Amino acid sequence: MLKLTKRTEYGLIALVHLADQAAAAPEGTLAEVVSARAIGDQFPIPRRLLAESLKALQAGGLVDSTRGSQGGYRLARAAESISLGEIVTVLEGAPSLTSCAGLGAASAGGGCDVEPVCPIRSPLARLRSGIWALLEGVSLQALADRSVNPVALFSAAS
Amino acid sequence: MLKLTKRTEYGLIALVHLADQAAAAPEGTLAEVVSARAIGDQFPIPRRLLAESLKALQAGGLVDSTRGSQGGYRLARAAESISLGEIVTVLEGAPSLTSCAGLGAASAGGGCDVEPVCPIRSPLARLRSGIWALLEGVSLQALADRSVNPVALFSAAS
DNA sequence: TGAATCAGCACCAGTTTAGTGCTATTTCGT
DNA sequence: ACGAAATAGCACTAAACTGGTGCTGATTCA
Ligand code: SF4
Ligand code: SF4
Repeated sequence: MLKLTKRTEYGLIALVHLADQAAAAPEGTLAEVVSARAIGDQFPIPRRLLAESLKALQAGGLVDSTRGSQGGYRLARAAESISLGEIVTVLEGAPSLTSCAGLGAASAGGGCDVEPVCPIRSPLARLRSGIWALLEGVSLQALADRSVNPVALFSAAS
Repeated sequence: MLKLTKRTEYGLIALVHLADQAAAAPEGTLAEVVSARAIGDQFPIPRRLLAESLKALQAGGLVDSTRGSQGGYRLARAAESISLGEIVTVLEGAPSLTSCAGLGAASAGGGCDVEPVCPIRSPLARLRSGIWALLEGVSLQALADRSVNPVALFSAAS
């Protein structure tokens, strides 16, 4: 299934929101932290699950969290320096495309038995790196920037 | 989960094998049909499941099947004209990336409630079309061609 | 103190995946 | 005609994953 999980989508929504906040902050100052509740109020999504995404995001080091009353989340780094690839990796693991991790570490445990003779492994690895490049090429900044929303690429009119 | 299903992988393996057969056939002649059993004997995969993939492939019109003794499968079209995108679509449905189909048909049933206000829908649709372009750009021919296996792109030298 | 908020864990129901079973139908070879 | 080989079609199971929820702690501000 070439599909993102809801957890990832919710995480992305949250990150975009946080990026907005960061953009709104005066230059040189840190953005206000935003609580999971606050974000959840903006979108019709189960806020609890959104909170789970935020937790994962913080575990992955993409956002900083402040606990306690008036606490919340804030981007850990500049939106430009956070790639979609990194986000997806944190939220649902690196896109593997196949069961065989492929790179580096040789015959680890989890693989499939076809590996030694698999005719599609190598080409698929290449493809995966292509997808990976795509993901790496999109920054959170680009995601959040609403002015640049050129649906042009597939302009399915109407 | 950005991962292909086993069914798809098995189908790909089978297709590559069939493409090999087609390539081996004398110019202008049709390749011999290959039975699911024959393919399964070449790779350590559950042959039964492989057969399921083949069935799906035939249902999708990518391979022609001949029944009865000495029956088997054969590519329905030239390997160059079968794109990976088409294969994936047949084997596990078009890669949607998100739950919202996105293109064309407006508020259909299955979507999610965030759609009207979703900040990531549009950019993700763009991304998906990028991935789609990647898949469309790889032909079965390219998959099967073992001489062109430039792992160069990610050459993780080990 | 107490409310707000993040953190951690554990749980559940529904769907998907991987894989198998069985039967019918078609075709070839004898 | 017969039987073996092969695809077609359907139905089924067990495990994994997904979406979503509950609850209990820990932390911080008012
Ligand atoms: S070795 Fe081949 S079949 Fe096994 S996971 Fe990798 S690509 Fe798929
Ligand atoms: S509308 Fe937004 S949240 Fe809903 S499926 Fe599409 S991208 Fe995901």
